[in-house]
Amino acid sequence: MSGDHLGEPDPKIAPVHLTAAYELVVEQIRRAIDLGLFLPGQKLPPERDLAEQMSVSRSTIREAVRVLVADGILSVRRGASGGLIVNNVHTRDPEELRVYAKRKRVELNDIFDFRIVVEQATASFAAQRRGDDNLAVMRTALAAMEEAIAASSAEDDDPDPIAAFNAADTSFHMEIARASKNPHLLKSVEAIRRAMFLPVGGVFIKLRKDANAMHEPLYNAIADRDAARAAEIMAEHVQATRRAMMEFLDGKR
Amino acid sequence: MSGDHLGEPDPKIAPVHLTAAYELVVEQIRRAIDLGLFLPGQKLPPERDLAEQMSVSRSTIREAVRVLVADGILSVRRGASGGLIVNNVHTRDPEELRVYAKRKRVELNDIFDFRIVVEQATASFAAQRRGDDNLAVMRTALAAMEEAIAASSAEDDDPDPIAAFNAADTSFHMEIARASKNPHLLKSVEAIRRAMFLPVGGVFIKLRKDANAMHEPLYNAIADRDAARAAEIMAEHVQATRRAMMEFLDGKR
DNA sequence: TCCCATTGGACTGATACGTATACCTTTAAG
DNA sequence: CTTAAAGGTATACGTATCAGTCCAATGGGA
Repeated sequence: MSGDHLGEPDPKIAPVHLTAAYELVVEQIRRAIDLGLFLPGQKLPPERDLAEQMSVSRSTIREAVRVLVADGILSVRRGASGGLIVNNVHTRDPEELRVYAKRKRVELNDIFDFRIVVEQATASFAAQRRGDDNLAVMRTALAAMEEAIAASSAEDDDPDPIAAFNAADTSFHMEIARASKNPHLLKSVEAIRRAMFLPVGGVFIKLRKDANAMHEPLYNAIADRDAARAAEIMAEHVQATRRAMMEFLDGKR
Repeated sequence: MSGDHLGEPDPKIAPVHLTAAYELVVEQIRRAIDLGLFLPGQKLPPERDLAEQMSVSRSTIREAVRVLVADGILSVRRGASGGLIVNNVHTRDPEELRVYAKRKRVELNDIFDFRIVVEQATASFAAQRRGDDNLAVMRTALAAMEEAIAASSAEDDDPDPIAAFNAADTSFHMEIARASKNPHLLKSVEAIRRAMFLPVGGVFIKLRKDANAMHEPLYNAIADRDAARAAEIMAEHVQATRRAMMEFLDGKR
């Protein structure tokens, strides 16, 4: 029977994956670009600065740059006022992009299935438990979003309004989570924010203008301590965002 | 002004954290134990096997073992039929545990608030998406729970049936999460189990006998693909567990 | 009783990865 | 045409991890 040591019942323990430093750097840079912190045509900080900011050696940064260049995400120009330049998205193979988008679609659906559940509950708890300090932060975030939208309505092509909007939006939702006084909900919302921007990027501020329309009523419901209404509005809000994102992925941009 | 090179506008890019291999190993093993994949008193596979299973060298495993021993999670015995032994967490007397758990009352409430939300949704999705393989695992877990209850009904005072019940219970709920086909829900359920394992321990298997009564109907609802019923039963089940736990904390036992 | 298989403990040399540092090359701006 | 600001290249060093070998304890079976 050749009976070696068969019999291992089940693999309760899986292989560990050791992530290389340069991979972490690749992820970080890719994420920053996806978030709209660096727009096409713009330059990243010089390699030496990146190295310092990321607490990593320049060699490691350069390995990461190689990967990003190979992926068509960056271009490199040498010489004075050269640097690491963020590529235009169109430079990339359309077919590859479609496949990419489709994969992201699945990820996004998972995220939104999760998000509805979590944020609805979060809104409900927040309405019951919020303090005035929470309201204050939320109001600040609302104002910041308005401002960002106003700034972006100009022909201005700065990255700042986009990043600013995303930051404020995140701050708004996170404050609701904080108001829920539940650390697990807070952690989940945080995870959602992180996961969401990876597949999508901060490209579509315009789509979110209407989504933003629901922020104010949501604020009011929470201020009024109306848990049911808050939950309802939040559910709608998340659904609206989901629709907008899916349309975006379907190429209607 | 002293104007050095101030002006770095914002740190769009954060330091990366390089995780050592042995840390990953520690995390894996700790997780497996938290989830009841290895019960107190049981042995982990020999270092050499662990190394192979985790695609890592034995030296790395040993570094991780040092950490786990220092944390009091493992004991090491040398020689033939020695090995890495999972320590018993709840060797303490019930009263002491109750005091400990009382301190954890707030934390437990947070966990259950979160748990209702998450596991209800999980059950609903599971009913819609489960495969036959999921049912098989769930059935195995059900049987294991019955067996554990039977074993504990004896005058037996071993920790084993208790831990075994918890492990099977965890396996049951985790499999539902797996059937939901949503990685975020799965991660959350796992986090819940890990958070509950410590404060709850195996103190009160008797209380859970009735809770266990709901496992079978829950299984049926999921097998029937009845999402609404599954969600409802799950909500009740979690509530029942919560009540039982709170009563225990209030000393009714 | 005694041998021996099993399992943790300890050591060594090889290698890959990341760091630190210095220096070269390209290029735009003054 | 000099200079400063990038990226490009090269070298040496430290260390984490690996692969392999041998030692030490220990319990069970011949």
